[in-house]
Amino acid sequence: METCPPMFLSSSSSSSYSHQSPPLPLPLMQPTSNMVMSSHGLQSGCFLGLMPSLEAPAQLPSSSNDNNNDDEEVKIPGRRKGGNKPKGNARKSRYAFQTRSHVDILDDGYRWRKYGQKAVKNNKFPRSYYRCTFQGCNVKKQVQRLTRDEGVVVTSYEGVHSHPIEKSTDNFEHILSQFQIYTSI
DNA sequence: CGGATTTGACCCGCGC
DNA sequence: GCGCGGGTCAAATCCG
Repeated sequence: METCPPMFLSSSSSSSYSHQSPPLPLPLMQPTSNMVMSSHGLQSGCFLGLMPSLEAPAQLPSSSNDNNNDDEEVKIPGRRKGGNKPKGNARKSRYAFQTRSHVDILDDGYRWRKYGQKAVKNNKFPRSYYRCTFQGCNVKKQVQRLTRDEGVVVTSYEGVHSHPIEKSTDNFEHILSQFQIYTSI
C-alpha cells in the first residue's frame, strides 16, 4: 500500500499556479530541453501538472539515430521482440503530465492505437501503451492511473509529432492547442 | 471485411 | 547469475 507515486507532479501545494504561460512540451513541438512548466490556472482541478520525465537534448539532427524517417524497420530474423528499453540513453523526449479525469482515454486530437497494457507494481491500475497511428509518426503515449487518487491520470508522451492534429472533439484538445501556441512562440 | 483492441508471450536492463 | 519489473510484439478477438 502506501505507494508513493513517483515524484511527479508533487506540485508542492497547488499554490504554485502562476499566470505565466510556460512552454509546454507537447509532442507537437520539438523540445528545447528540460523546461519547467506549471499549469497556469486551468479549469479547476482539471490539469494537475506537467513535468519532463526524461530530459532529452531534443532529437538528434541525424546521426546514428534516424527514427524520424519512416524506416521500413526490417524485421531481423534474430527476433527482437520486446526488451527495447532506452533507459539511461533516451534520445527521444518524454514528458508526462497529470490530469484529473474519470476516463483514461484523453482525446488530445491525435489518433492512438493501443499496443499493450501492463500492470504496474506500485499501482493498482494497469498502464496502457498507445502509439500514434499516423504514418511515420513514432510518438508513443503511456496512460496510467494513480492508486492513491484514482481520479488522477498520468499521461506520458514520448517523441514528437510530425503532423498536425487530425480531429478535434474534446475540449481537452482545445487546451492542448493553446499550449502549442504558447510554445510556438 | 477492415481496423482497433485484447492478452499472453517474449525480451532486456537492472538490482540483489 | 538469477529474478523482477517494465516495454513491445503478435495472434486472436471484437466492433463498426
